[in-house]
Formats: sequence, structure tokens, C-alpha cells
Amino acid sequence: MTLTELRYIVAVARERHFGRAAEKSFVSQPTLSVAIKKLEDELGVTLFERGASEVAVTPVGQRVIEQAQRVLEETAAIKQIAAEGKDELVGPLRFGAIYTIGPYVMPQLIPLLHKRAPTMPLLIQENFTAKLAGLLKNGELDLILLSLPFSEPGIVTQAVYDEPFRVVVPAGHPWGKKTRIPAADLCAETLLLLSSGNCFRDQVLQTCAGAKRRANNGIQQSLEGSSLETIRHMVASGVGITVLPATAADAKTAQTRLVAVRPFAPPAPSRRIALAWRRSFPRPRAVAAVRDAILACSLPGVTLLPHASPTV
Amino acid sequence: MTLTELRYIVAVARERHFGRAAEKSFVSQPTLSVAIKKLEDELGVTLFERGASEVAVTPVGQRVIEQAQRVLEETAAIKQIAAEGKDELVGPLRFGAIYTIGPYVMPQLIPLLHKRAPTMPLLIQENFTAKLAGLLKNGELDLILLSLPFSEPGIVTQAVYDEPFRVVVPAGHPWGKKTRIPAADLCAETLLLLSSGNCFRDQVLQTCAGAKRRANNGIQQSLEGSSLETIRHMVASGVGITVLPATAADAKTAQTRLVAVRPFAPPAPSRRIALAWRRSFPRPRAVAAVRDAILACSLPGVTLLPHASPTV
DNA sequence: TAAAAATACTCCATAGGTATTTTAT
DNA sequence: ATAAAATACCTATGGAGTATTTTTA
Repeated sequence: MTLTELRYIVAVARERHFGRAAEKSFVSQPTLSVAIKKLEDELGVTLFERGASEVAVTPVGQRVIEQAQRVLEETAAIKQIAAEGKDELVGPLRFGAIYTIGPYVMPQLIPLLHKRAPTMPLLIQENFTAKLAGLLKNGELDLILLSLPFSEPGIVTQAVYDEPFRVVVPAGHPWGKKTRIPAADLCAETLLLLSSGNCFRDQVLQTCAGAKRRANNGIQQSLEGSSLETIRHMVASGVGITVLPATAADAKTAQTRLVAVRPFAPPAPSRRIALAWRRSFPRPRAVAAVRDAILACSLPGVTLLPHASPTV
Repeated sequence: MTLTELRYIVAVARERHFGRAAEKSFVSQPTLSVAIKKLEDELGVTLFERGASEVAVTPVGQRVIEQAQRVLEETAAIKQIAAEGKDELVGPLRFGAIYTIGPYVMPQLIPLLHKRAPTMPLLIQENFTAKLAGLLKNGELDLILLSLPFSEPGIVTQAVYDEPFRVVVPAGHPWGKKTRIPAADLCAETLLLLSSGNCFRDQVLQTCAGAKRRANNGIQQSLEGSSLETIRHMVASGVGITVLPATAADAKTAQTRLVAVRPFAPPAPSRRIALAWRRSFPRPRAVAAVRDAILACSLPGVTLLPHASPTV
């Protein structure tokens, strides 16, 4: 049984005439006759009573044809569904970001993307890189925003922007008068850091480790804060100093006057932020839309990388 | 889009593995891959995300596959309907008989056929030959029982039995003592006949006309009765004599003692009763079942013709 | 005789197979 | 290195065509 055969019997039932039905079906009359005979043989029933100059539908034929019409309608619905799903910017996109990016990008990104792709709601989740990577791989997330380096089999990444680190000290701290802070200077200070599991923590430690090698010094102490915002509060209250990504450091908050934000002296440490998705994820245009929207956000201090190539 | 392709995507969605889905579908893995790619191209959407060692269904794919399952279910229903309609002895048979046969055959035929083919209800109708022929030709009846000769384009007839005519006279009538009545004797009598339109009336008149040619006599008078039963009542009450088919004449009724039934002298006039159906009517076994059932009825005086061939 | 469906045959598109390559783990 | 899907290529079924015959009104 084929859908074509079903279309044929419906046509004959409508026209009650093989020749006319063939015309309407854009095939020759013998094609139609043969196909219908084949279907009748397969079903083991006679669908049409062929009288000279008149074709009548048998009672079984009537029921078969009604059912055939139902099949054809449901088939048309498949095309309809596919057509609706064709636009990659339609349908929810499950989007994840690491804790140290989400709070500073999402507030700008969400309204912008909602304007650009109103039929693509974002389902957003913040978590650690490792957790997001797992969700991405098993298909519970479609796209994640994280910090490089990141490499997983089957996952494509594409850099979006570079984000320099900033030194954040309490207002009145002596460094507040310096224009640029050398990385090595940090090693002698009490640094407030995120709890382990956050990649940014490791990046800051690496920065100091790199500086340490050159300066032969060590970080004396590092208190742990649960989020960048908590850490900034801690800095504002004079507990210590910290290093924050530019988007977090430059964010305007109530504590803005209680802290001083200073850039590093070259070579300024930074992190490279990238999007990551499954190589097989079938909505490249959705990814591109998110990427373009991120690039269009005015993120303080970052260097946009609009021409970065995707990397496996 | 083909039903086979739909079966394939449903299989892959079930197995989440092309190779296993191919096995379950009894085709090779490349066959499946190619078919699914073809469908995806046709629909313009990606149905499956192929990751190494895992196949995931895309959101559109999910909806397409659910719809595909619906299509396949409806398709299975067609086979179901056909299978149910396959038995020709299932489903109503629209059956007609002329006025002069129906009342004498149906009472025996209906219960017998109900026993033999309980799933084939008879929708019965009595009428004149001409009316039944019209209904048969335009498909409002499937099968009719009538008296030959009968010839219509596209209609097949098959004789079932020969039924001799009988002379019916009031009790006490002088012919009651005769064993056999020559047809020519009728011409001098007042004959009670059916109204015109009944083929039996014409057959009786023809019988007498034939006898008349030999005997040079004419029927003096013919009163019209609306049915054979009415006519028999009229004979019983002495209004006249009549000619009835054997099944009508020999039927046991309250008037049995008030009339005498006598056979004709050879050559005994008779009528040949036949079934008629459209040449294209697709239930020959249903026709055969009715025919066999009629032959199995104990109809008084008739000569069964179990080996008569169908005639166009 | 005319009109319609069935049949005969021919052809080619394509569904399906086997062998192989590509890809990702 | 292994497992899975994709690709390449070949074959054969059968869908569709034209021409013709059969059938019936």
C-alpha cells in the first residue's frame, strides 16, 4: 500500500470515473487502473464496481476510501509540522551559561534576542562548566556560553569575545591611585576567590601562578565567596581585594563608590568567552542569532571577536 | 514522502540507533540512512541529531514522528477495514423480489439464510420487475429474484427453478373433478388476474393466447386483483377461477378447503424464476449463498435448476 | 459505434543491496 | 581501534508511460 495508491482511490471515488480521476491526479488512465487493481489485490477486496460509463464505490470501498482520506490528511499534517519547524528561529533554545558570565550578559542578551527572534524563547540555566558540558552532551542543553579553553568530543566552540580581568580593591586602598596593576603585585595580597569548581577561580590562580614564577612570590591567602557579587560586597566592606572579569567589575551597582576598579598592567590577564554546541545540533542559525546578539550587547571592556571561526 | 520512510523514522526514534532500527525494519543500515536523509531533505528539517554512538530526536523530529505514527495507525486501519470487508457473506445484501414470488419464498428463505450467513442481513424489497430492474441497475439493490425472460445490459441472470402454473377453482366447481386442465379450457372462463404491471399477469394471458391460437377461443373477462392472495380469496368466494404459480397455489392457508387446485395438462405452462445482479457486483459468493438457500427451500411443485449457468 | 477500462509492453526512477569511507570515541 | 553512520556504486523492482485490446451501452 502506498500513499500514491490512496490518493488514486480517493480521486476515483470523487470523480467516479477513471479517466477524469487520472487527469486530476496528473497520471495516465492505465497508470491509475493498474495502481488501483494492485491495491485491490493487496487488500483482497473490490473497491470499485466498474460498470460501463459509471464507476460505483462498493460498501467496503466507501469505508476504505474514508480511511484513506484520513491517512492523507494526517500525512499533510506532517508536512505542516515540518514547515512550522523549518525556521530555526522558531522553538525554544535551551541555553546555558557559567555562573561568572550569566548574570552580566543575560540581562542585556535576553531582551535583545527577544526582539530579534521573538519566536525563540530562551530556556536559561546557569551552572559550572563541567555541569553545563554534561547537559550539552546529553541533549538537555542546546547551547552554552563559557570560558575557553574548552574541548569535548562532538562539541563545537566559537569564541565570542575576550574579557580582561580587573583588580577590585576597597575605596581608599592604596592601589586605587595606581592606573594599572602588575599581575605580580597580587601575589602578596589576600585574594577573595570563588569556591572551587568555578573556572574563573582557576584562571585567577593561574594568572598569579604565572606572575609568581616571574616574581617569586605567593598568594598569602584566599577566602572563598559563593558568587562574584558576594565577593564584590566583601571587597566593598574591606575584607580584601579580588580580581573580577571586566563585565562583573564594571557593572554599576550600589557598591560602585565603595570599591575601586583598576586594569592590569600589560600583559593584562583575560579570559576568552565562547559559545559551545553539539556538532550535530541542527539549528546553526539559532546559534548564529545568539552569537550576533551577544556581540551586539554593550559589554564593558570586552574585545569582540566577530570573525572567530568555529572549532571542533 | 512514503509510508516506508515513515516506518523508518519511527523505527529509528524507537531504537535511537540506525543499525538496530534497520534490523527491526528488515533492511540494511545504508537503506535506512538514505531513506531518512531523503525524507529530511523533502521536509526541509533535521529529524535526528546523529552523534557518535547516540542518535537523538530533534524537537521537530519528535512532532513529525508522533504524526508519522498516527499516519501508520490510520494506515493499519485500512487493512483492518479491508480484512473485515473481505468476507463476502459479511455486510447487508439488498435483495428484491417481484410481488408474485416474495411472499412465497421469503418466509422460508430468510430464516435459512440467517442461519447460513448470520452476518449478512437481507434488506428486502418487493416490487414490479421494471422497478426492481431500475433499482438494481443504479445500485440501490444488489440482487433480485424475478421471472424470466429478463435481459438488461450489464445484468447477469441465473435461473434457479421452474415453477408450473396451477388452475385454482372454487370448491365444488366442476373442474374440481378433473385431474388435469388443458390450457385451452381456460379461455372460455372468467379469469381473475393481477393488475397490469405484474409480469405474471402477462404470462397467464400469453398462456391463454397460445392456447387460443390452437383453440380459437378468447378469455371472456378478467377481473383485476391487487395480489395473488386477494385473488385466491376471490376464487374461494366463488367470484371466478384463476391461474396461480405453484408456490402460491399450493400454499396452505385458511382458504385451502374453499378452493381446488389442479395442474395443467401437458404442455403445462410454467415460469422460470431467476436471480439477477449487476455483472460488476463484487460479491459472487453472496449471490451463490442466496441461490443455494433458495434451492434448499422446500418450494412445492417447483423443478430446481441447480446447474443453470449465469447468462448475460 | 463510441466510450471507458483493462491489458501489453517498454522505460526509467528509485528503493534496496554490498562494499567502502568517514567520523567520533 | 572500534563502532556507527554516511557515501559510492550497482541491481532490480515496479511505477508510469504509450499503444492496443476488450467490453459494454
